[in-house]
Amino acid sequence: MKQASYALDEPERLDATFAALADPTRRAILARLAQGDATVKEIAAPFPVSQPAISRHLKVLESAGLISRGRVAQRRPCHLEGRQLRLVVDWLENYRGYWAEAYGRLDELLDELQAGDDARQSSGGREGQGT
Amino acid sequence: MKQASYALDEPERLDATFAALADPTRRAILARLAQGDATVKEIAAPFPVSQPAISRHLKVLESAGLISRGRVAQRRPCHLEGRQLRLVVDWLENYRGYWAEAYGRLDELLDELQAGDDARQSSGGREGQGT
DNA sequence: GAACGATATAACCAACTCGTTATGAAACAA
DNA sequence: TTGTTTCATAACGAGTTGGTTATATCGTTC
Repeated sequence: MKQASYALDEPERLDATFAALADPTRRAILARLAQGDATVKEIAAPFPVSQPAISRHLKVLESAGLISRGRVAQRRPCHLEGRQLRLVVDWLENYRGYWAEAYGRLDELLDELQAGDDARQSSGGREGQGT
Repeated sequence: MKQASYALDEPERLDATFAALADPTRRAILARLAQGDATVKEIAAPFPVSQPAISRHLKVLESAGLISRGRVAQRRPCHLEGRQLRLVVDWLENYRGYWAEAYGRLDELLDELQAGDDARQSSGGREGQGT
């Protein structure tokens, strides 16, 4: 029995999470919720789409574990679930060497690359292909 | 003259990036490329899908800026573009307070579990409604 | 109970995604 | 030239997504 109340690294979860984050409306909803819980109506207000559309976006976010919902009278306040984002952070950790390198010294790096570009190419070696 | 051939922070880019990452095959391709450049054929080998399917995955990844492609004879070696992942990292930074908190808690929890393994302290088990 | 306010669901449509097979194009090799 | 290898593209179908409008459900209030 796999007691998974916490999201683990199952690819499915990651699929759903990335897919949920791929929509700008949904990311905007998360941004809104980062400032505090909000009801569906409050969330829907700034968007140019219908309320049912927002309801479905919320459902997608909830299915991905990115938000949770309470129940206060007829309202269903939404709450950002930061835990789920950790999934993404963890996944990115695997590639830290790749994106971190480009972090602070992007310009410097680009200069270097541009300077040594042809040298790199003519050196034949390149980086091989690992394995 | 900083020819911006690399990705900016336009939401569109983020859409494409998250969408590209939402597919497990594509993430696996990135994992493969993290170990070194590879040709399309090499990339396709371990997957149970057709070569055209891989070609399209690569196209999606390239459109998102996650990979780039060279040209060596008839081969088109693919290269992981870590820079693009920085987009995601930057986006996640906005929510650091949310996932980082969960991070520490998880560490703490793991420590407890490891320390007392079977001695299950009534840690309060705050997991909301989970799934 | 009747009406209202907040949210979810149903039914539908257009567009996109991911897979397939078949075929085309480019670079090499004989 | 002819053939082979590597990769891309075309054409198609099934399933998913994101939007709509109309309606149902639930809780409050009169």
